[in-house]
Amino acid sequence: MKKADKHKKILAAAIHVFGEKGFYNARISDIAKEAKVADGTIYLYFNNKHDILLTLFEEEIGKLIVQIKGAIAEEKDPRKMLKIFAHNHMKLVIEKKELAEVLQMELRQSSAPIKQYRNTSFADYINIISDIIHMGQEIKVFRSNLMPGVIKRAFFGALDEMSRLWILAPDNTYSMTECAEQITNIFLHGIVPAESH
Amino acid sequence: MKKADKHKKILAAAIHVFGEKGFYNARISDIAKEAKVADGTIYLYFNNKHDILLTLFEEEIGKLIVQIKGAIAEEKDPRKMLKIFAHNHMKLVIEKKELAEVLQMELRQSSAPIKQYRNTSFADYINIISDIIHMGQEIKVFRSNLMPGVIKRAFFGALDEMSRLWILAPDNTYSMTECAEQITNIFLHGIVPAESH
Amino acid sequence: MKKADKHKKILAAAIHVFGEKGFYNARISDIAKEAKVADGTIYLYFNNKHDILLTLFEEEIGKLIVQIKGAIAEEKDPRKMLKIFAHNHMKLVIEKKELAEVLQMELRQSSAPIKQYRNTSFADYINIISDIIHMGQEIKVFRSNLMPGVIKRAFFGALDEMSRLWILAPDNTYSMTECAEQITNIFLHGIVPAESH
Amino acid sequence: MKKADKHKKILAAAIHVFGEKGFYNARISDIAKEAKVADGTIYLYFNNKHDILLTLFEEEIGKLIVQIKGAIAEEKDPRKMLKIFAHNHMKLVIEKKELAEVLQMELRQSSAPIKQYRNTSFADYINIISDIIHMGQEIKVFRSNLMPGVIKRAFFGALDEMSRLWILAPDNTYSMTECAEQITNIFLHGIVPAESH
DNA sequence: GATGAATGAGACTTCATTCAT
DNA sequence: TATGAATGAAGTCTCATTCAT
Repeated sequence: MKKADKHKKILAAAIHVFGEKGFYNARISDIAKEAKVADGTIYLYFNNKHDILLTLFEEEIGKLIVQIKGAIAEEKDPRKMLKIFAHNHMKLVIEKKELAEVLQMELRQSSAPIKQYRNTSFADYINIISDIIHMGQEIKVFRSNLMPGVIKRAFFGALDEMSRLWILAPDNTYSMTECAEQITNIFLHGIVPAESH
Repeated sequence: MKKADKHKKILAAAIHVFGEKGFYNARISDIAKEAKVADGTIYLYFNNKHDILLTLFEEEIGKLIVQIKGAIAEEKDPRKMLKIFAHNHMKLVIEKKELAEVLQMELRQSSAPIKQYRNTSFADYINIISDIIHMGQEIKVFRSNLMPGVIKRAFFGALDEMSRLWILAPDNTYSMTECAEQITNIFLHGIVPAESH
Repeated sequence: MKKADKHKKILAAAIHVFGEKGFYNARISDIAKEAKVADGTIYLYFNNKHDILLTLFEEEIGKLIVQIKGAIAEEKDPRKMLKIFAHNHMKLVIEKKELAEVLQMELRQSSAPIKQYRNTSFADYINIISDIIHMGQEIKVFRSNLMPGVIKRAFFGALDEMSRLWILAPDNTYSMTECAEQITNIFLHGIVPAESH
Repeated sequence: MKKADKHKKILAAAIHVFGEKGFYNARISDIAKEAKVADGTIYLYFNNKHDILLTLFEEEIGKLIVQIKGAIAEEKDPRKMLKIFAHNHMKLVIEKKELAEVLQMELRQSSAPIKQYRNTSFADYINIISDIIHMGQEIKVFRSNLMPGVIKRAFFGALDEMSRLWILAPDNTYSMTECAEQITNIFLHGIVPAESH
């Protein structure tokens, strides 16, 4: 097995274990068992337990950004881009449930390295939204009196909270696709009927 | 000092310490020092470390619910109620920054008792939103083709994500009041200009 | 309530609690609750936890010695005295089950103060047996080629082991009286010279 | 060093420390130091402090039973078997003084697991005596009007009490061999029918 | 590189004892 | 004298990390 493979294998195991138990309740030996390596082997690939989490954030979120940018690239209409973002986000949550779980849990922690992390790589992901908003405001399909910095967080927060529900109880009645649809719809048009504007 | 006072004092210290370091990085001795009691004293008022967190949730969220319901009670228009909720939530975050920090961090954890907790007491808080939505749909000021269960989460998620930003960096440029305003505005009317509907 | 009464009450409670849980598993607060006094009150009557145990040994064994000497006093025949001792010992075990339990458990401990104790006050109790043996050897009703120091321990050990069984399971089939009888019988017809058979 | 060796080493250290201080006064760190391992290492071999004691009982008493049965096996005369048992018991006490000390102390404790233990494995050891008595009663060398269940305890109790003396003060004047001799003598000439004298 | 037994710092928690009331 | 809340020393046990094989 190549070095990169074992690195991947350990990271995959970490996603599984962190997702299930949370970072602090996860044991290095849990990850080692899941990855089918010895405890000590993990330290040949990572500096320490925190490093596994950080690496996991870095590498996996990087992939997400690449993927979602690719999905949006072909589209020109910011309204549709927003819809694509929402659907893509939900799809990611479903396909990478365990990773989503880890991100939801650990990105909220306030330990110094994580705080810093939220301000860099993770921000890139959310900034995709504000880029879309900017674009929409320039071509006047979005109102210009709303701040992109607020909208991006509101939009992401809405999707994130919705996906948390699904992660906690994946058997819920609202399909994630329908959720993405409704949330985009709400953000685009509001909940007050158009005629009453 | 009365017994109830020491209970409060320890809980206040716990909010401070948990908020600063997170549950798992907080030491009982940190809380004790903050509360200016001996380590052992904490165990006269709480069964164990987890119990402090649970009690904290139980007692503090209860208060929030009471407060926010009071704030909304006088209002009849669901649109205004939503605005009041948003403003009140932000006000709470500012006034009880440390508590907000703890809630944001720990309610995401996946340990069994917390998961269960999210499904009960905490749900009551969010359900205030869906109640408002229902009301609005009945009197036709809100569109009826949107699911209250989705809206409540989207709305709460938006506020929550916004307040996280403020908690991490309280010196940010967007005032929380302005945020509450914009988020309510987005939810009510959408980001697409009305005339283009 | 007089001072002496509270002293007694605490001691009685200690016998109960030590008997039930053993010295190390007994809590001062258990004894206090049993004695219906505050924890702190105990320290007005005893120096510390160990002191309760020591006092208990001292005072209670003292009583036993007085009682058993009284029971034997009227008798002249060493063979009958031995029988009386056995019966009396068993009676004590039954009547003061909890005290017996404490003595059985704690007199075996090897902590310094207890070791010392076994060599003094408790020895007095057992020495009643060797005194009887001596007497019997002098008037030739007991074989003189057996060492009183061995017999006293063997006899006490036999009774003690038998009573341990009863303490652990008071509902056993052998009555304690019958046991005392048999043990005395065994010892007598062994230590009585063969020619007197 | 093989895994089994370290298990042994820790157990040997535990026997030493428990024998010296008693279970409750023994510290895990004492045992670790004695065994020349780290505190944590002990928990790789045992679940907890109590488990060390239980394992110690289980493994060591098992060995004693095997040994003593072997010693008796060649003999046919129940009277001689009893003598062999007594001598062997005393020899064990001398050779395994520390283990004997632990057994004497801890088997008297009343904690649930130990009580239960006394009723199972330890009972096997004492039952060797009653088996001998039964045998002797069948071939009429022992009186049949004495209950084996009483005799076994009386005999064991006598030996046990005697060995306690030696353990507390190994420099005493009565040699253990002589004690075994006298105790057997006392018991034999009591349980052997008078007419066979 | 890989292993996993060993380490030992450090956490939580208990409870005998004190002392202000 | 009596109380019982408070103390804090000290113990058991966990687990990230190391290192000899």
